[in-house]
Amino acid sequence: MRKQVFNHSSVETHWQKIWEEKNLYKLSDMNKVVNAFYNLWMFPYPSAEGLHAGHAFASTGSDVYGRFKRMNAKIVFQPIGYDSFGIHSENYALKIGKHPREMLEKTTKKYEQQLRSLGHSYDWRRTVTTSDSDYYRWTQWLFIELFKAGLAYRKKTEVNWCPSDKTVLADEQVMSPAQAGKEAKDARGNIIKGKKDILVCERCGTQVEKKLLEQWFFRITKYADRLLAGLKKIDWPDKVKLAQTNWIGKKEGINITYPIKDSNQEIVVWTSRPDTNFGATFIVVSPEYAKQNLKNLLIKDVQSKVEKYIKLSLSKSKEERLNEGRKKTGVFTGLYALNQLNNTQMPIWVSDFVLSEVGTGAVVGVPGHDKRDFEFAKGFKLPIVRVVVGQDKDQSDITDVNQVQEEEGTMINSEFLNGLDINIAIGKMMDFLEEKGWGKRVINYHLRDWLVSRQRYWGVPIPMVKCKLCGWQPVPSEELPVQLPEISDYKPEGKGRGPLANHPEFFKTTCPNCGGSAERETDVMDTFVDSSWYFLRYPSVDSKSSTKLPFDREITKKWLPVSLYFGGAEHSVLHLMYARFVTMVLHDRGYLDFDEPFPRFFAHGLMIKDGAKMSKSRGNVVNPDLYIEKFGADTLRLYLMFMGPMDGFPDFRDTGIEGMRRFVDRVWELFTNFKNVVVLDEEGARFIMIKMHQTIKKVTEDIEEFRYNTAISSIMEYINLLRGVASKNQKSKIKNQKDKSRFKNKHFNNIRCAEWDEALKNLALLLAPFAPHLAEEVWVNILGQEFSVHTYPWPKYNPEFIEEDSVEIVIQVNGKLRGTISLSKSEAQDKEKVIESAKKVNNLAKWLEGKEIKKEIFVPEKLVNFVL
RNA sequence: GCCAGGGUGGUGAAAUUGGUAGACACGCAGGAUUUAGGAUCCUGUGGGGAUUAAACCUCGUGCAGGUUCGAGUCCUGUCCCUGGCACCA
Repeated sequence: MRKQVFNHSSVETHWQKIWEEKNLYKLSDMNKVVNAFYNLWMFPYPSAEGLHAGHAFASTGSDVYGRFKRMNAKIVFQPIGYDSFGIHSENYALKIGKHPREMLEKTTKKYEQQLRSLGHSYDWRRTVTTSDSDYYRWTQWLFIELFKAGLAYRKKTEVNWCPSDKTVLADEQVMSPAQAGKEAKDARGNIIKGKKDILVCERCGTQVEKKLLEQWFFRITKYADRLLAGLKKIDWPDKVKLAQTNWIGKKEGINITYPIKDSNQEIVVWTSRPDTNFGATFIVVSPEYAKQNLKNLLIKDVQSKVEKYIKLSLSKSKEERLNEGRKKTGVFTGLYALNQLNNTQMPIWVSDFVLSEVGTGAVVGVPGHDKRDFEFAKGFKLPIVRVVVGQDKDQSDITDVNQVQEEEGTMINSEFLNGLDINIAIGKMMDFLEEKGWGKRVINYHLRDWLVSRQRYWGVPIPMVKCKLCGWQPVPSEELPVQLPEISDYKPEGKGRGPLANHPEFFKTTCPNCGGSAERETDVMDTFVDSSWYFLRYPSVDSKSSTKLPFDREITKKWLPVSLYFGGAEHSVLHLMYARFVTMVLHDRGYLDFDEPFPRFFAHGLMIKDGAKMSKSRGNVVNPDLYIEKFGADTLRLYLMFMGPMDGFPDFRDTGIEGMRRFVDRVWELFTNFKNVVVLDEEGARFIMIKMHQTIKKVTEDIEEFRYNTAISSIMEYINLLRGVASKNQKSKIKNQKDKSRFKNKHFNNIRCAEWDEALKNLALLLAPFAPHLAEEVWVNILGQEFSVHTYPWPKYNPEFIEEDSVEIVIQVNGKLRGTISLSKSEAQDKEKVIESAKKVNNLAKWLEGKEIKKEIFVPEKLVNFVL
């Protein structure tokens, strides 16, 4: 028979054109919908290099699911857009000396072409580009909504500053170099080596600095508890939920107040372990706390020493303090606090290891229970006391404390808390302290408010006006958008103000309140504000009624929240938390009926190449275009989905994709060469049907759980079987041992074609989500079915066929495999029968010989185990 | 340090409730075809042992124990890796 070659490029471009012409993936009316399914992939930012294979891996994962749902009677809305504002786009524009807007046209065009060539089923009619003014006017609207709700405010504080990007950053955008996937750089761009605990800019890997600036913040901390509680009701991967929980960092504790000896003042510390307070031997306050609260109490002898220490500490950034190693510095203030619990006087020290932003900025030193306090106590020869609280007795919090105990510490017993579980002890202690009026329960969070100002050009102008008389005023909604002007000097200068500050024609304006002269805010918004609400916009982009609001309320009711959100886990505490926050705010403002935007989120993994994350600097970026051209989009899609689990970290290899292309050719050959020639007898037909229904079941269940790799492998098994039947070369095509043994006794002689047709038809349907072009070509042009395979109902399996006629029983002796027998289903249920047959197996006699069978373990339809 | 998740062939990986470990592929080896190479097809492929051949035996899921008729799967300890948080009191 002649070898058939699948001409991928002509087949794929042909069907892409037809799909487009027939609007296969475009929804005509967003209002008339039943069974709506909003299938969303996190939109990319358009980079000049285009999509790499990692994008293709992720987006294909989403597309497969969308196609599967479409075939399962859902009206699928699958949009795509561009997160086009932001430092990432702007930095590249600066590098090549082109205006970001000019660059944007090229990059989005390239992205669209690439996504289309992958055969994705996007609704290209409804797209979103965050840098378009008809999108960002609504981002400005959102800002004003937050302002009106009291959730957008200005604050002067120490903020993260990236010296390379010349802007401030939110806490969430500052991370370890490993997290950013970059090598740490200093302000001049030189690689930093050998230093630990460096925090860098998420975008460029430059070590961040601290600056004291007044900036715009969103009050996300107000939603800390809501953000935590909401996690309980959404279907997300545990690791993502956990990352958010950790980031929010809710901790219950208590503020304990100690009187300061010989004064009428008090000192307040926050602790989560008041049960150890019997063992408190000193107090340490942060330099900031000391400066604010203790200065006036200092006696002359120590005053200059303490002030010198405070001054020195405050001149250092937080990072510098931390980087100086674990050796703790400090100074005694000469003051004492009274611990009313054990009537001791605790010396008050100042040390820079205490962070001013945590708790009250003052810590009670319990060196018997805390490693840092222990180090401090050892360093300055302060007493070490360990409290025995119930079950805490043996489990030391500090490894070397027990040893120290004998040498220099005292062990005391707290009768008050004796024998209690640690959590109960903590609760009891808090009750006690509150009753006495010595303390008050306070919950602390790690989460900080979201800093949204950016001193850059390429972003949404913050729609606020500052009037000397009226203060900050929002721009009236009818004046939105505040257009981002086209300027040529858009390079950031690093003076703490954005490039727009050099353009009086932009910022000079009048006050919306009093009409007097006023100035606009010249900073722009963090890109994460743009992406915090884009999913609300997609379904409504072409709605006429969305002129007063960014989204049509009726359409939103039908389509939101998002049915399945597909994206990377690297956004766990960035985009995913911001989007939840914004959705909650809009819900509370009465614009939305739901307060969780993504009830179901799947976190895909990250594709790597040669063991490392793909990046331009490493030079290991895989361009999907070359593979599409050489092997075809379907081959690439199948390969990407087959490489491993969707949430894994597959390593792209050329040889792997070649193997997948061979598979595609074999599929093509099966359809073209064996469409009509195969004939089956009744027994052979049933044999094929069993495998077919088993495959349908497996593929259906696997896709639903994103186990695409095993779905594809079961399709491969199915095809191997069909090819074996087709070529009558039984032994060679079927490698699966189970199929092989069953195959042996079957005959494929008499004419009987209906089942064969059904087998091929269902094969095309099962392939459709993974290889949409191949499936369509085969469906229409070979099997002669009606266009389109992608709107044809997904095959259902018949449970009658899933159960095989005969089953293989495993025979074990003392738990070890000694043989197998094949029995009919009914026989396999009967213990006596199975044991009888099992004993007849040749090999078994030598194992049972001369030994007494103590026990016979029988699992119906599975195994029999002889225990000797 | 704390909290998660994970260690299975040369490689990517499979393995409902404990019940034939390594499906499906890649790679590799041998063979067929070919002037040759490539492509294709066939055979083999966890380690070790044994046999003329087939059947066969034995070890094997990071390591050490345990529970069980039976453990990749459950329990205890331990080592390593990945991710999140981190002088957070």
